[in-house]
Amino acid sequence: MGLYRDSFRLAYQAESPVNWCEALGTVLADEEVINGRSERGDHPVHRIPLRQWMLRITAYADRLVEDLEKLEWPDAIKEMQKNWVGRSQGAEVDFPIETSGFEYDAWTAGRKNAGFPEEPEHDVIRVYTTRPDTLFGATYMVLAPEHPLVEKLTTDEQRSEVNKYIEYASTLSEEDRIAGHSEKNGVFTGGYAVNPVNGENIPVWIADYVLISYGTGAIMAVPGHDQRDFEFAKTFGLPIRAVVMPTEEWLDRLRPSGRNQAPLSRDTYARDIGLLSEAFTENGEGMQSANEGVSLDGLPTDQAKEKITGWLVHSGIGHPAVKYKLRDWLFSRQRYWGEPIPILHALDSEGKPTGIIQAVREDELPVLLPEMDDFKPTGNPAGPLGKAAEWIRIRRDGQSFARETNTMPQWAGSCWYYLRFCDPKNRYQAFDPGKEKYWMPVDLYVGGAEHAVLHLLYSRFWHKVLFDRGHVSTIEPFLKLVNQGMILSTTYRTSDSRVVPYSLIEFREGGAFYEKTGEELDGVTEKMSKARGNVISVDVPIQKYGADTTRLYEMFMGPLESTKPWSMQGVAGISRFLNRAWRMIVDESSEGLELHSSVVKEGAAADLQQLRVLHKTIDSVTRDMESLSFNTAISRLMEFVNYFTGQAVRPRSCMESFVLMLSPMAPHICEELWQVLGHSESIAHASWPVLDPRYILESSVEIPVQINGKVRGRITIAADADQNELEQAALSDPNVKKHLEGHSVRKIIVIPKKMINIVAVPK
RNA sequence: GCCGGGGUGGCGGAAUUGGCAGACGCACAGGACUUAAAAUCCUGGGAUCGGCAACGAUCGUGUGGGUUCGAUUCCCACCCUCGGUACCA
Repeated sequence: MGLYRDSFRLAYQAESPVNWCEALGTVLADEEVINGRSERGDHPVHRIPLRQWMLRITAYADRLVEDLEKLEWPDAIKEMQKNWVGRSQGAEVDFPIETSGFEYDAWTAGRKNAGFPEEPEHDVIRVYTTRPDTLFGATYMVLAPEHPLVEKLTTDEQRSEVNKYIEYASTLSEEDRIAGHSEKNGVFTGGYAVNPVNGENIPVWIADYVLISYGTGAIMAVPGHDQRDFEFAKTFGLPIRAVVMPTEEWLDRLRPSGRNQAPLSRDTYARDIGLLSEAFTENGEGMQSANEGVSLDGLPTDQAKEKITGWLVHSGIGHPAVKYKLRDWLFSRQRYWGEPIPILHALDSEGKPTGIIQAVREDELPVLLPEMDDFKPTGNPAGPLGKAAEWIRIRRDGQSFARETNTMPQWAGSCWYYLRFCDPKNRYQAFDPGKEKYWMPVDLYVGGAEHAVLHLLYSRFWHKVLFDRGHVSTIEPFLKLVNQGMILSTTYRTSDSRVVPYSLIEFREGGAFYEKTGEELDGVTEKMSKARGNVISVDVPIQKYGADTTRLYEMFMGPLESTKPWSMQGVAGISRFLNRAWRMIVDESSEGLELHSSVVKEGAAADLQQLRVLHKTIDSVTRDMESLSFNTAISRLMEFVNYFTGQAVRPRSCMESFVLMLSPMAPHICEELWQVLGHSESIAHASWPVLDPRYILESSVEIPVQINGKVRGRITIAADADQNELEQAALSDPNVKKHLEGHSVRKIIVIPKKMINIVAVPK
């Protein structure tokens, strides 16, 4: 059986941007789930053929990787997406099955004439390899247990064992397979194939370490240069042949197993390769790899790959190929909730499907779910909608149709919601093209790293399809991505390891206690999770301190991107800060809301030092906000308050600028302060304070003076002092002089406005 | 195993990317106000050593090397930790 017995691109075109399935180049696939598990993974799926809708995301694999370069995303996420797509470059090679009448020379001659066929003949095993340069080291082959040729290769003698193994492999769960990593298992089919580069007969095995879903579902095993094949060969006593000479360092590092063994030399490597504990899988130099037409001996791995691939093409035995880990996307769900897939199946006069399908017309969209009393899963491929008899039937142009009853997965909505957000109330279109053009792309997407591959890859895929069809104006949806860190909470446990819900914990001096029993609790830091009951409701700090304080505190705890432990310690400091800011501006003793007597109304009253503090604050806060460094922005605002609280005269213009800078982070209190400062319009519409660079230029600067890298003094000097002046000032500093006694100055390094370093040696 | 983050005072974290390590805040200590407490305000603080003191010296950003006049920052090796991924041929 093949995973795709029949897949095709829908032949018709439709221009509706809402007709997602069609627009995405949907393919229909016959998937016979033989080895599958249910989504929950707790019971095997029934062996029934399902016709399910797939989205051909693999067609976009390369673009999904290449276009990452254009994005301002965290490297970690880009890397994850690259790995997920998992592009690899190699070659497909055909190994004929050894049958009684098989003749190697005749086969190679035939291939040389005909060339490499698109589909392998029925008696040929096609493999994919990233190391075609190791073909001469292929001493056996392994097929996935589900591979269609297993049946043909299995000899009568081996049949019962092979069947047993297939049965065993099909019951293995994902976890079992991972758990069994190191212990290789498998069965010999009894059949042989022919290594096409040297005509050798090699045994064909089946093993669960070869996956039906990747590559061709079959491999050539090169135990000398692949770790898995090496382990397998050792387990089952299969021959190991050296065809790549390792580097000296590798040979030296990797001693043969057993005590007191000397390292293998280049001379003994080929003979004793089986004594090693690891295969050499890096790049080396070809060896023992030659036939009448081609030799790889002495060639570095890169060149050897190229040369053998050329020869394979020339001989009609193989061709270059690219494979991806990324699979096409199974888009059908057999459940009620979800967008109905807008496809119609044409019916014949007796009400049977003709096999012809059509997209729902644009004016018939959207297709809404029918009202149903019973929408529970049915275990039937049609899903719950299969029971909505009236909804299913539709007549159009004198022809009967049945609606598709599978629905889309949750992903469908999250793949394009940002586009709908551009025009959320449009009743006639998914979105207006003009509005899309105005808003897109999304400038900044703040989201959790848990969406690194699925959501963020799927929506990029949809967006590219929509771009190709002219529905969106950009090739990527999200320009900049920031992953906010999770806030971790401490999970508290009783002495017998029961988890105590956060709400039942009492914090007293010296630790946490179980509210009911007074028992002292042990803490382990974990992420917050509903299941563990250690989710901290944001209502608690909001009730105690208010929304502004809570919000500001979360921003102050640390950088946006990093994970942070939740702690109420420190929230009091933020509360104090907001109170101080309030008292800096508002006269508390008055009945109403009146300006503090120190706040003067004329802007001109600010002195130079105050203006300097103000504009330094504007400078750093502006930059911090732009780089999302909220924690340091808040620090700067605290410094501002610390300074101005000590000022007997607080110019109103300075106070206004401060409130403006604080307002995005503490909107409620700032709105009130803005009113107290005499404004009737909302602060939300006031503009950000403007930096006047004149005030942040210092006329004189204090510069540390180092001797041999250690600070020995500091000088205050005009900011525009030249090299010579700086040197003289440094050398005349008393402490510097003291330390230079008995030394001679060899060199003076001057970094203007930053640092002077005197290199001195003892006389 | 592989890929990607991170490791700085008692704690959360700063450091304009090679130029004064520890901004800001918490907790702590001392003081002021108060009958008292809360609130508020002021002062202190990386460690060690010397000094009544201001101050001075030495050490100090996970560990060990290296580059440099100068390293939290760059390079090499290692340890720990968090996230992702897992037989992908």
